[in-house]
Amino acid sequence: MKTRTKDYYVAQAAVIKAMGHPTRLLILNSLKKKETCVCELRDLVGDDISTISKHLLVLRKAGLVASRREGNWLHYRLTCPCVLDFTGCIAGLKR
Amino acid sequence: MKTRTKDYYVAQAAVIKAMGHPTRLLILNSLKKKETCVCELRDLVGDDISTISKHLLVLRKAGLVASRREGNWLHYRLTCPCVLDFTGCIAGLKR
DNA sequence: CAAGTATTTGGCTATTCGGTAAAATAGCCA
DNA sequence: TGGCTATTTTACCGAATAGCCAAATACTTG
Repeated sequence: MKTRTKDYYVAQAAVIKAMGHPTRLLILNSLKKKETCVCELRDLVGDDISTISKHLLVLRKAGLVASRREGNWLHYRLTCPCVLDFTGCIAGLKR
Repeated sequence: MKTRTKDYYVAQAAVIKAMGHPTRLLILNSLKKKETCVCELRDLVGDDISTISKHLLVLRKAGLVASRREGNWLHYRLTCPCVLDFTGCIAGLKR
């Protein structure tokens, strides 16, 4: 594989990989509806808060979410809602 | 997370996860253009053929590709070309 | 500054993943 | 059948990932 091509797919795969986890998909779908703080996400997901925080780090590194501080709370939001558009296509796959 | 909801996201994440690897993205994009045999994919990717075969297994399990035998050759094809439609959105992410 | 709340980070363990080489399988043809 | 080609499967190893707990950090309020 050419270096140029490889770099392109490596970058793209990094984002897709970040989306490829049930908890992170739930988080993304939740953020699609509205900006949400970490503690709300913990209640929604049910995992330890440090686990949630680590998932958010993965999503942040991928550029999928961003945060805004308001006092003690960090409000996360989806940077690019279109990333969830193709889930309909995936749902249609027979497996 | 509710069991029902969880199962849904687990299934969806499985497909996305299968897409989240540079080599597999290259394969999918190649198959988008035309049906291709494993040896052609090996030449394209440059990895060991058993590695390619494993990647194809991952894609098959996810339901993203299917194969058709013609003599010694197995021709792989994309089952649902729309799965690559959202890459444009991802490419637009600032990271 | 001290205490309290929200979130992140570090450290640990168990599990999964990616890659390679060697062996196994599947189909072709003499 | 036996040899040949294409592909998959198995076994193995090192690296990456997910989850939890405990400690650290960021900010607010008294």
